[in-house]
Amino acid sequence: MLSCKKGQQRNNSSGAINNGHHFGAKQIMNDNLLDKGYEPKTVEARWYKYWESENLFAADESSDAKPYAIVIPPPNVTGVLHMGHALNITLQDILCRYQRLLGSNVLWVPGTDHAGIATQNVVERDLAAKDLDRHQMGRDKFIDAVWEWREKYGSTIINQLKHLGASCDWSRERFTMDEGLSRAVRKVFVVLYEEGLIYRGSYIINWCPRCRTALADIEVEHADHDGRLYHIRYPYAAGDGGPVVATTRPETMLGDTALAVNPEDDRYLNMPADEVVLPLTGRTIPIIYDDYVDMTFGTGALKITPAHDPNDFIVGERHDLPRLKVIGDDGRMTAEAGKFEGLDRFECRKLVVEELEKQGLLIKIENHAHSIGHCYRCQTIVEPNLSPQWFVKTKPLAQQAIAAVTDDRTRIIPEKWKNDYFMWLENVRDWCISRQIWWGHQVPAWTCGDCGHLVVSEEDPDQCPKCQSGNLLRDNDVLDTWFSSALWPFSTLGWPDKTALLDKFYPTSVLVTAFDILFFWVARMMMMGLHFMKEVPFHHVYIHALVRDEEGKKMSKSTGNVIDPIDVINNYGTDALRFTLAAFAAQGRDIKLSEKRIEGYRNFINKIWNSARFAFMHIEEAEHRFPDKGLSLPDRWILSRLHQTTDNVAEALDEYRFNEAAGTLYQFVWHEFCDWYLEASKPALYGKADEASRKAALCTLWRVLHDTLILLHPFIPFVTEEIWQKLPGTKASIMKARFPGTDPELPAPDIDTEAEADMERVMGIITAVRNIRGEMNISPSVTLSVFLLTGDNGTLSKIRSQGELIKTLARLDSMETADSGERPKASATAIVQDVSVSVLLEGVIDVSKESVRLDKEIAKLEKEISALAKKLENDNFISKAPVDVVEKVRLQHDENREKMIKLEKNRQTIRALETGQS
RNA sequence: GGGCGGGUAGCUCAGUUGGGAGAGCGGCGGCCUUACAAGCCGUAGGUCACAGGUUCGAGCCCUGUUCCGCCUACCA
Repeated sequence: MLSCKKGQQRNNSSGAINNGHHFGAKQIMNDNLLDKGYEPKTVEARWYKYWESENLFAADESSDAKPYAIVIPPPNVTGVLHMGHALNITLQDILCRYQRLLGSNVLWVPGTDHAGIATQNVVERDLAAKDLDRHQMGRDKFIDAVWEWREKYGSTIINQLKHLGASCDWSRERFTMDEGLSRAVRKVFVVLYEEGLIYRGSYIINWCPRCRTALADIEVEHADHDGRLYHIRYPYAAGDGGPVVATTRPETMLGDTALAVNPEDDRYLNMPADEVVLPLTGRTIPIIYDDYVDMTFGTGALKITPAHDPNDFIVGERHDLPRLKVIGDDGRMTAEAGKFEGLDRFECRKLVVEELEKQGLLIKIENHAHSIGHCYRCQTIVEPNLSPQWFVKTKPLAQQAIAAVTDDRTRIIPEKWKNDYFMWLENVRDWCISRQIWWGHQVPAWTCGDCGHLVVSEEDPDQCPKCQSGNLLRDNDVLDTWFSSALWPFSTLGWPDKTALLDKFYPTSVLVTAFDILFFWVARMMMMGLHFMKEVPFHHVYIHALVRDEEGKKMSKSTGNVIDPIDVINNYGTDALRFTLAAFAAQGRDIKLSEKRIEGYRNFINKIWNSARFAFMHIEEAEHRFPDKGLSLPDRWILSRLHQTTDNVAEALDEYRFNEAAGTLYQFVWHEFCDWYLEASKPALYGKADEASRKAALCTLWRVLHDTLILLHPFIPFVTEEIWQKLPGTKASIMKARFPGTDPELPAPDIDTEAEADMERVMGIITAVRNIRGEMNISPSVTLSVFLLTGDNGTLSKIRSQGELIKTLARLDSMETADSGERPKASATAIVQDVSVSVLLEGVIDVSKESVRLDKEIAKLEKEISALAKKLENDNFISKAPVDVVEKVRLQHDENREKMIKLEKNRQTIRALETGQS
């Protein structure tokens, strides 16, 4: 029968599983043998479709089950899946699938954000290829074009999430430009405006001359730069000389409206004038005194450009200085720059420097390393610029957000991120939310063309409430994309309407994201959630790692070091990728991904596959659900280990220790279940013992495989579903299974410490024999004879009862046991706990080799004993250490001593043989 | 400038209240042993960056040094 199955299997190895498989349909085992190697491709697409068609991802608004909700960090609609997404999605999917197994009513809301600047850039590039330009088209036509683009390409990343196996409730997919979400944005804007938390004003903001829009402070990326420090003399209006200022941006001097020194600075106490002539312009500007000026930097004299430097702006306000804008929104010099008008700002810098040099006003140029801000979207150097913009007054909102984390209404995991969160919110400045682009939520503000009145309204107004004029002009700006993202946890659930969804699932359970958007997004969701819902948006925030390349660099297209998750999926399968990411997701550390590791976990998936293949050769029906009668030692052992593993996995997942959960499963499946249990159960399964033993082994095998598949499912959904569907006695999808221990029909197996200890001894004996075999270079094909000696009668009967098992796994032809007497002289011996294991050497063992082996062993043991003895001789240790620790050390010491006595006796015997031989 | 994280086997990394240093990969030796060569069996390899301190006991706690990485900041 066995050989027949085997043969059939070999013949079928080209795709039996791919043929004639019907969704959800159980198949007779004999025509349902698995391929020898796991082929992820065909399996994955099939099961994802099945889950969707069975509606298994959908949350139930009317269910009484414990709600569990996650909102996805919405990827950019222009986005393409990268490893960061893959990790983020995998972790969320693990949590969601785990919660479903626990019986929770899971809602995982997917969606994308409209990514204002990025999307506009992409579409403009597209149009440029067709010789089109948004300014020619006009705003409405352009917006239509963006929507068209979105229809066509916007689902790319969503489809990629599906490849990852993401079990999102797709029926609730949202987009930040949806009608509903747009309504939420508008309401929030209006309410905040009415509360005085949104205002409009002309301030220095970060301006990207390429995107031609304002950027928020955190949208500016700073990078170190080897710059120059130019020392320029500003001559007195009358007479010779004049103070020298130092600047890194000489072109801005054209917009200077003062020269400042510190009032305490002796060097500038008695200046002959209170004005200087601004070079190249001929304008006269005042000398002002302000203690903002750092006397120790440069020359102690500072040029003041209120329109192009945030600090100068403040100084200018204090001294009531004019603001002269010399650099325009396009990055070119304005008419205020006189003859430099129209020049690019960097071109202008060169000419300014040349000119100053000609006039002898350039005193010196120093090298000066400083950092420069770049646009986070296009890397263009940001220009601080004076500009009318909309701002959110952040401080009052931030206070609530701080309080919620301080008193643990929201828990941030790992805790270390709390500091960053607090520090940012405590020092937060007002948030510039207007953007000078077209794609996004247009600011709901109108100015009356007749009376100048500003109208901010949820509904489009048709006349000015003040003067009843119909001549209303809408603000052209749109809002920062993050403004709408900040509402995501409640806007996606239906707010501002009162929906059942909102009622049931807000606050959400956990937010899973990377630290790089802690400020952009998490902090802002906290602020908005608390302000508008009066409750935190999520109970937990789990911050995961950033994925880097093997050298620890951030993966980026420009560095060319990206590992594309889609490539990985194609080469190794989704499950392998997911398990790798989970195994790497240790808290508080970045992930350095290497292909080697992925390969290793691909092998793990294959291992699981093959263990199932083995199981299916034996399991024929599903009658073996209650393994409680006639269990062998390995049966009891593996069931006990299964229980422990289940507990460990659940504990780890409850605390977001994904790598620990994954590691526990890897260890259990491969090194306990496959390496030991499957091998140990073979004699019984192949009918070498009685029928009762075979049944018990089948029960156990079924149960362990069944539970293990469920435990693994959140990590590797595809292969587990594939095997599950073929496992007799299972119903429907594995997604509907119950987490081990929570099914009243399948109570958790006992934790059996006795079985674990006994099995450990047996495994130790087997390993000892294998070790001797290896060290002596005895071929595995040679069967051996072993003599086991123990003074303990309990132990003796236990190892006797496991005789067949030991003989099989250690490849013995005979095993003798005794409770007293001498071991055979010509043998190699190892000590395992209280058992002396002697491998008879007649004809197979090299005596001198055994002598060397024993020497090594004894030396090792001696070290251990002396370390332990040292502790025990220390009175302080005995008196101060806890009793259980002292007891443990004493026990260990005694055990090692006994082992040592035995080993030394063995050495004597071998030495005698050695000399006898020679 | 400030803050944070890290330095553990050849490589990549675990190590949860302080109590006998671990895994994967790679290396070495041996195996096609009736699920799996994407496999099986065995095995070598570490002054836990350095120097002090606390403690009966430190990879873990404290101080200092050093190297690397990240975040943050208005020193022109």
